[in-house]
Amino acid sequence: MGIGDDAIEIRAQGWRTLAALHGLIETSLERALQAGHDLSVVEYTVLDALSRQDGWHMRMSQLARAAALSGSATTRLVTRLEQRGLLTRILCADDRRGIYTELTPAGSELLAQTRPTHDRVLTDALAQAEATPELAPLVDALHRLPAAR
Amino acid sequence: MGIGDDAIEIRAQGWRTLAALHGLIETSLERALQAGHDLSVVEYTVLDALSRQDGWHMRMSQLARAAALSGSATTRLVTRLEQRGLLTRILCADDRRGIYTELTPAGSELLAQTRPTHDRVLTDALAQAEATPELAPLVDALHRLPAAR
DNA sequence: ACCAGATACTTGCACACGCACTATATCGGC
DNA sequence: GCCGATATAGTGCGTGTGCAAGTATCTGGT
Repeated sequence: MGIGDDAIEIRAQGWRTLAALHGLIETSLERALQAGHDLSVVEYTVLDALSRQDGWHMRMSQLARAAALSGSATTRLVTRLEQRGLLTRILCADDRRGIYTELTPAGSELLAQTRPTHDRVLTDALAQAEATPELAPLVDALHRLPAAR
Repeated sequence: MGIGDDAIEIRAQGWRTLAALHGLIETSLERALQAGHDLSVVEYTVLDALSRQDGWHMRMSQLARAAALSGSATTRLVTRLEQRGLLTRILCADDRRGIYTELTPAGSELLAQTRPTHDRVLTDALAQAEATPELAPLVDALHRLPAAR
Protein backbone atom coordinates (compact mmCIF):
# COMPACT_ATOMS: atom_id res chain seq x y z
CA MET A 1 0.00 0.00 0.00
CA GLY A 2 1.41 3.35 -1.03
CA ILE A 3 1.41 6.56 0.89
CA GLY A 4 -1.22 8.23 -1.29
CA ASP A 5 -3.93 5.66 -0.66
CA ASP A 6 -5.58 7.64 2.07
CA ALA A 7 -5.98 10.58 -0.24
CA ILE A 8 -7.56 8.37 -2.87
CA GLU A 9 -10.00 6.91 -0.38
CA ILE A 10 -10.94 10.40 0.77
CA ARG A 11 -11.56 11.46 -2.80
CA ALA A 12 -13.67 8.37 -3.46
CA GLN A 13 -15.65 8.99 -0.30
CA GLY A 14 -16.19 12.61 -1.30
CA TRP A 15 -17.38 11.56 -4.73
CA ARG A 16 -19.86 9.09 -3.26
CA THR A 17 -21.20 11.79 -0.97
CA LEU A 18 -21.43 14.25 -3.83
CA ALA A 19 -23.27 11.73 -5.99
CA ALA A 20 -25.67 10.85 -3.18
CA LEU A 21 -26.54 14.48 -2.51
CA HIS A 22 -26.91 15.20 -6.19
CA GLY A 23 -29.23 12.24 -6.62
CA LEU A 24 -31.37 13.23 -3.68
CA ILE A 25 -31.83 16.79 -4.87
CA GLU A 26 -32.35 15.88 -8.51
CA THR A 27 -35.00 13.29 -7.70
CA SER A 28 -36.92 15.71 -5.50
CA LEU A 29 -36.77 18.47 -8.08
CA GLU A 30 -37.65 16.14 -10.93
CA ARG A 31 -40.82 14.92 -9.29
CA ALA A 32 -41.94 18.36 -8.17
CA LEU A 33 -41.27 20.18 -11.44
CA GLN A 34 -42.76 17.37 -13.49
CA ALA A 35 -45.91 17.19 -11.40
CA GLY A 36 -46.45 20.91 -11.02
CA HIS A 37 -45.22 22.46 -14.25
CA ASP A 38 -44.60 19.65 -16.73
CA LEU A 39 -40.88 20.47 -16.80
CA SER A 40 -37.88 18.24 -16.25
CA VAL A 41 -34.88 19.42 -14.27
CA VAL A 42 -32.69 19.83 -17.36
CA GLU A 43 -35.45 21.75 -19.09
CA TYR A 44 -35.66 24.07 -16.11
CA THR A 45 -31.88 24.38 -16.08
CA VAL A 46 -31.86 25.45 -19.71
CA LEU A 47 -34.64 27.99 -19.29
CA ASP A 48 -32.92 29.33 -16.19
CA ALA A 49 -29.56 29.56 -17.94
CA LEU A 50 -31.15 31.45 -20.81
CA SER A 51 -32.92 33.87 -18.49
CA ARG A 52 -29.68 34.48 -16.68
CA GLN A 53 -28.09 35.66 -19.93
CA ASP A 54 -30.77 38.33 -19.88
CA GLY A 55 -31.16 39.88 -23.29
CA TRP A 56 -28.24 37.90 -24.58
CA HIS A 57 -28.14 34.81 -26.73
CA MET A 58 -26.58 31.43 -26.07
CA ARG A 59 -25.22 28.97 -28.57
CA MET A 60 -26.29 25.35 -28.50
CA SER A 61 -22.86 24.26 -27.39
CA GLN A 62 -22.85 26.67 -24.43
CA LEU A 63 -26.27 25.37 -23.50
CA ALA A 64 -24.92 21.84 -23.68
CA ARG A 65 -22.16 22.73 -21.23
CA ALA A 66 -24.51 24.56 -18.90
CA ALA A 67 -26.84 21.57 -18.74
CA ALA A 68 -24.04 18.96 -18.70
CA LEU A 69 -25.61 17.37 -21.75
CA SER A 70 -24.30 15.94 -25.00
CA GLY A 71 -24.72 17.82 -28.25
CA SER A 72 -27.41 15.51 -29.54
CA ALA A 73 -29.44 15.66 -26.35
CA THR A 74 -29.23 19.44 -26.49
CA THR A 75 -30.57 19.48 -30.03
CA ARG A 76 -33.62 17.46 -29.02
CA LEU A 77 -34.13 19.36 -25.79
CA VAL A 78 -34.14 22.67 -27.62
CA THR A 79 -36.48 21.18 -30.21
CA ARG A 80 -38.92 20.12 -27.50
CA LEU A 81 -38.89 23.51 -25.83
CA GLU A 82 -39.19 25.28 -29.16
CA GLN A 83 -42.23 23.21 -30.10
CA ARG A 84 -43.82 24.18 -26.80
CA GLY A 85 -43.16 27.80 -27.69
CA LEU A 86 -40.85 28.43 -24.74
CA LEU A 87 -37.81 29.47 -26.75
CA THR A 88 -36.82 30.23 -30.33
CA ARG A 89 -33.92 29.25 -32.52
CA ILE A 90 -32.10 32.17 -34.11
CA LEU A 91 -29.69 31.55 -36.95
CA CYS A 92 -26.82 33.90 -36.44
CA ALA A 93 -25.48 35.77 -39.40
CA ASP A 94 -21.76 35.89 -38.72
CA ASP A 95 -21.32 32.12 -38.31
CA ARG A 96 -23.98 30.22 -40.12
CA ARG A 97 -23.08 26.98 -38.39
CA GLY A 98 -24.05 28.42 -35.04
CA ILE A 99 -27.56 28.69 -33.67
CA TYR A 100 -28.62 31.04 -30.93
CA THR A 101 -31.53 30.41 -28.63
CA GLU A 102 -33.65 32.93 -26.83
CA LEU A 103 -36.48 32.72 -24.33
CA THR A 104 -39.92 33.67 -25.60
CA PRO A 105 -42.28 35.64 -23.34
CA ALA A 106 -44.12 32.36 -22.71
CA GLY A 107 -40.82 30.81 -21.66
CA SER A 108 -40.05 33.63 -19.28
CA GLU A 109 -43.51 33.41 -17.81
CA LEU A 110 -43.35 29.66 -17.27
CA LEU A 111 -39.95 30.06 -15.68
CA ALA A 112 -41.28 32.74 -13.35
CA GLN A 113 -44.14 30.45 -12.35
CA THR A 114 -41.81 27.53 -11.81
CA ARG A 115 -39.00 29.24 -9.91
CA PRO A 116 -40.82 29.41 -6.56
CA THR A 117 -41.52 25.68 -6.69
CA HIS A 118 -37.92 25.02 -7.63
CA ASP A 119 -36.54 27.13 -4.80
CA ARG A 120 -38.89 25.70 -2.22
CA VAL A 121 -38.17 22.09 -3.15
CA LEU A 122 -34.45 22.79 -3.27
CA THR A 123 -34.58 24.29 0.20
CA ASP A 124 -36.54 21.32 1.50
CA ALA A 125 -34.19 18.81 -0.11
CA LEU A 126 -31.16 20.53 1.39
CA ALA A 127 -32.80 20.57 4.80
CA GLN A 128 -33.56 16.88 4.47
CA ALA A 129 -29.96 16.21 3.44
CA GLU A 130 -28.69 18.20 6.37
CA ALA A 131 -30.61 15.84 8.61
CA THR A 132 -28.67 12.94 7.14
CA PRO A 133 -25.36 12.51 8.97
CA GLU A 134 -23.20 11.55 6.00
CA LEU A 135 -24.57 14.35 3.82
CA ALA A 136 -24.70 17.16 6.38
CA PRO A 137 -21.04 18.25 6.08
CA LEU A 138 -21.31 18.67 2.33
CA VAL A 139 -24.55 20.62 2.59
CA ASP A 140 -22.84 22.84 5.09
CA ALA A 141 -19.89 23.38 2.78
CA LEU A 142 -22.31 24.22 -0.02
CA HIS A 143 -23.84 27.02 2.04
CA ARG A 144 -20.43 28.45 2.80
CA LEU A 145 -19.39 28.47 -0.83
CA PRO A 146 -18.13 31.90 -1.88
CA ALA A 147 -20.80 33.58 -3.95
CA ALA A 148 -19.40 33.35 -7.47
CA ARG A 149 -19.35 36.13 -10.04
CA MET B 1 -38.14 41.13 -2.64
CA GLY B 2 -38.02 39.52 0.78
CA ILE B 3 -35.11 39.28 3.13
CA GLY B 4 -34.48 35.59 2.47
CA ASP B 5 -33.90 36.00 -1.26
CA ASP B 6 -30.14 36.13 -0.93
CA ALA B 7 -30.13 32.80 0.84
CA ILE B 8 -32.24 31.28 -1.91
CA GLU B 9 -29.94 32.60 -4.59
CA ILE B 10 -26.93 31.19 -2.74
CA ARG B 11 -28.61 27.82 -2.52
CA ALA B 12 -29.48 27.88 -6.21
CA GLN B 13 -25.92 28.85 -7.08
CA GLY B 14 -24.60 26.06 -4.91
CA TRP B 15 -26.90 23.56 -6.57
CA ARG B 16 -25.77 24.63 -10.03
CA THR B 17 -22.15 24.24 -8.98
CA LEU B 18 -22.85 20.85 -7.47
CA ALA B 19 -24.63 19.69 -10.61
CA ALA B 20 -21.84 20.97 -12.83
CA LEU B 21 -19.14 19.19 -10.84
CA HIS B 22 -21.19 16.03 -10.67
CA GLY B 23 -21.75 16.07 -14.42
CA LEU B 24 -18.08 16.63 -15.14
CA ILE B 25 -16.94 13.76 -12.96
CA GLU B 26 -19.67 11.39 -14.06
CA THR B 27 -19.00 11.97 -17.75
CA SER B 28 -15.28 11.37 -17.33
CA LEU B 29 -15.82 8.22 -15.32
CA GLU B 30 -18.50 6.92 -17.64
CA ARG B 31 -16.30 7.16 -20.71
CA ALA B 32 -13.24 5.68 -19.03
CA LEU B 33 -15.00 2.76 -17.34
CA GLN B 34 -17.04 1.99 -20.42
CA ALA B 35 -14.03 2.03 -22.72
CA GLY B 36 -11.65 0.18 -20.45
CA HIS B 37 -13.80 -2.30 -18.55
CA ASP B 38 -17.25 -2.35 -20.18
CA LEU B 39 -18.82 -1.02 -16.98
CA SER B 40 -21.08 1.97 -16.44
CA VAL B 41 -20.67 4.26 -13.44
CA VAL B 42 -23.76 2.90 -11.69
CA GLU B 43 -22.61 -0.63 -12.28
CA TYR B 44 -19.26 0.21 -10.72
CA THR B 45 -21.05 1.93 -7.85
CA VAL B 46 -23.07 -1.19 -7.14
CA LEU B 47 -20.08 -3.53 -7.27
CA ASP B 48 -18.14 -1.14 -5.06
CA ALA B 49 -20.99 -0.88 -2.57
CA LEU B 50 -21.24 -4.65 -2.39
CA SER B 51 -17.51 -5.06 -1.86
CA ARG B 52 -17.61 -2.46 0.87
CA GLN B 53 -20.13 -4.61 2.80
CA ASP B 54 -17.39 -7.20 2.84
CA GLY B 55 -18.80 -10.59 3.67
CA TRP B 56 -22.20 -9.08 4.22
CA HIS B 57 -25.26 -9.03 2.03
CA MET B 58 -27.30 -6.14 0.70
CA ARG B 59 -30.97 -6.05 -0.12
CA MET B 60 -32.18 -4.72 -3.45
CA SER B 61 -33.71 -1.68 -1.80
CA GLN B 62 -30.46 -0.79 -0.04
CA LEU B 63 -28.67 -1.14 -3.34
CA ALA B 64 -31.23 1.15 -4.93
CA ARG B 65 -30.54 3.80 -2.31
CA ALA B 66 -26.78 3.41 -2.60
CA ALA B 67 -26.92 3.90 -6.36
CA ALA B 68 -29.62 6.59 -6.26
CA LEU B 69 -31.73 4.45 -8.55
CA SER B 70 -35.39 3.48 -8.76
CA GLY B 71 -36.51 0.01 -7.77
CA SER B 72 -37.13 -1.11 -11.31
CA ALA B 73 -33.77 0.13 -12.54
CA THR B 74 -32.12 -1.76 -9.70
CA THR B 75 -33.87 -4.98 -10.67
CA ARG B 76 -32.62 -4.74 -14.22
CA LEU B 77 -29.14 -3.61 -13.19
CA VAL B 78 -28.77 -6.59 -10.88
CA THR B 79 -30.11 -8.84 -13.64
CA ARG B 80 -27.49 -7.54 -16.05
CA LEU B 81 -24.65 -8.03 -13.59
CA GLU B 82 -25.96 -11.44 -12.61
CA GLN B 83 -26.06 -12.56 -16.23
CA ARG B 84 -22.47 -11.44 -16.59
CA GLY B 85 -21.63 -13.58 -13.58
CA LEU B 86 -20.45 -10.67 -11.45
CA LEU B 87 -22.92 -11.15 -8.60
CA THR B 88 -25.54 -13.61 -7.42
CA ARG B 89 -29.05 -13.27 -6.11
CA ILE B 90 -29.64 -14.98 -2.79
CA LEU B 91 -33.17 -15.52 -1.53
CA CYS B 92 -33.07 -14.95 2.17
CA ALA B 93 -34.85 -17.35 4.41
CA ASP B 94 -36.19 -15.11 7.17
CA ASP B 95 -38.05 -12.72 4.87
CA ARG B 96 -38.89 -14.36 1.60
CA ARG B 97 -39.85 -11.06 0.00
CA GLY B 98 -36.28 -9.84 0.27
CA ILE B 99 -33.41 -10.73 -2.02
CA TYR B 100 -29.79 -10.44 -1.06
CA THR B 101 -27.02 -9.92 -3.55
CA GLU B 102 -23.41 -10.91 -3.21
CA LEU B 103 -20.30 -10.40 -5.31
CA THR B 104 -18.95 -13.45 -7.08
CA PRO B 105 -15.16 -13.98 -7.29
CA ALA B 106 -15.39 -12.78 -10.90
CA GLY B 107 -17.15 -9.64 -9.68
CA SER B 108 -14.48 -8.99 -7.07
CA GLU B 109 -11.78 -9.50 -9.64
CA LEU B 110 -13.33 -7.17 -12.19
CA LEU B 111 -13.78 -4.58 -9.48
CA ALA B 112 -10.14 -4.91 -8.45
CA GLN B 113 -9.09 -4.43 -12.07
CA THR B 114 -11.36 -1.45 -12.50
CA ARG B 115 -10.65 0.42 -9.28
CA PRO B 116 -7.26 1.82 -10.36
CA THR B 117 -8.84 3.27 -13.50
CA HIS B 118 -11.68 4.68 -11.46
CA ASP B 119 -9.38 6.31 -8.94
CA ARG B 120 -7.06 7.73 -11.55
CA VAL B 121 -9.87 9.24 -13.62
CA LEU B 122 -11.53 10.60 -10.50
CA THR B 123 -8.29 12.25 -9.46
CA ASP B 124 -7.83 13.73 -12.92
CA ALA B 125 -11.39 14.99 -13.09
CA LEU B 126 -11.08 16.67 -9.70
CA ALA B 127 -7.82 18.28 -10.74
CA GLN B 128 -9.47 19.54 -13.90
CA ALA B 129 -12.37 20.88 -11.88
CA GLU B 130 -10.01 22.60 -9.49
CA ALA B 131 -8.59 24.46 -12.47
CA THR B 132 -12.06 25.81 -13.21
CA PRO B 133 -12.69 28.95 -11.14
CA GLU B 134 -16.37 28.36 -10.37
CA LEU B 135 -15.80 24.72 -9.38
CA ALA B 136 -12.57 25.06 -7.41
CA PRO B 137 -14.16 26.09 -4.08
CA LEU B 138 -16.45 23.07 -4.07
CA VAL B 139 -13.62 20.68 -4.94
CA ASP B 140 -11.69 22.18 -2.10
CA ALA B 141 -14.57 21.70 0.29
CA LEU B 142 -14.86 18.10 -0.87
CA HIS B 143 -11.26 17.41 0.10
CA ARG B 144 -11.79 18.90 3.53
CA LEU B 145 -14.87 16.79 4.19
CA PRO B 146 -14.60 14.90 7.47
CA ALA B 147 -13.92 11.25 6.78
CA ALA B 148 -17.33 9.71 7.40
CA ARG B 149 -18.13 6.44 9.05
C1' DA C 1 -8.92 29.83 -55.65
C1' DC C 2 -8.87 25.41 -53.73
C1' DC C 3 -8.89 21.67 -50.61
C1' DA C 4 -8.03 19.22 -46.13
C1' DG C 5 -9.15 19.53 -41.48
C1' DA C 6 -11.77 21.49 -37.76
C1' DT C 7 -16.18 23.03 -35.78
C1' DA C 8 -21.44 23.20 -35.04
C1' DC C 9 -25.49 21.16 -35.21
C1' DT C 10 -28.56 17.10 -36.59
C1' DT C 11 -30.13 12.20 -37.22
C1' DG C 12 -30.17 6.83 -36.67
C1' DC C 13 -30.00 3.63 -33.36
C1' DA C 14 -29.66 0.98 -29.19
C1' DC C 15 -30.31 1.21 -24.35
C1' DA C 16 -31.07 2.45 -19.43
C1' DC C 17 -34.28 4.92 -16.80
C1' DG C 18 -38.81 6.17 -14.19
C1' DC C 19 -43.67 5.52 -13.58
C1' DA C 20 -47.68 2.73 -13.11
C1' DC C 21 -49.10 -1.76 -12.35
C1' DT C 22 -48.73 -6.73 -10.85
C1' DA C 23 -47.30 -10.70 -7.99
C1' DT C 24 -45.83 -12.55 -3.82
C1' DA C 25 -44.83 -12.37 1.15
C1' DT C 26 -45.31 -10.42 5.81
C1' DC C 27 -47.66 -8.16 9.63
C1' DG C 28 -51.58 -6.67 12.80
C1' DG C 29 -56.29 -6.45 14.41
C1' DC C 30 -60.06 -9.26 15.25
C1' DG D 1 -56.49 -18.68 11.98
C1' DC D 2 -58.22 -15.19 8.71
C1' DC D 3 -58.28 -11.02 6.03
C1' DG D 4 -57.06 -6.29 4.81
C1' DA D 5 -52.96 -3.26 4.83
C1' DT D 6 -48.19 -2.82 3.91
C1' DA D 7 -43.65 -4.00 1.98
C1' DT D 8 -40.53 -5.93 -1.59
C1' DA D 9 -39.29 -7.18 -6.10
C1' DG D 10 -40.41 -7.70 -11.02
C1' DT D 11 -42.80 -6.26 -15.77
C1' DG D 12 -44.93 -3.25 -19.71
C1' DC D 13 -44.41 0.85 -21.76
C1' DG D 14 -43.01 5.38 -23.22
C1' DT D 15 -39.20 8.57 -23.29
C1' DG D 16 -34.61 10.96 -22.90
C1' DT D 17 -29.78 10.01 -23.53
C1' DG D 18 -25.06 9.10 -25.58
C1' DC D 19 -22.35 7.45 -29.39
C1' DA D 20 -21.37 7.24 -34.10
C1' DA D 21 -22.20 8.86 -38.56
C1' DG D 22 -23.95 12.57 -41.55
C1' DT D 23 -24.40 17.44 -43.32
C1' DA D 24 -23.22 22.22 -43.53
C1' DT D 25 -20.01 25.83 -42.61
C1' DC D 26 -15.67 27.97 -41.48
C1' DT D 27 -10.41 28.28 -41.39
C1' DG D 28 -5.71 28.00 -42.83
C1' DG D 29 -2.09 26.46 -45.80
C1' DT D 30 -0.56 26.26 -50.47
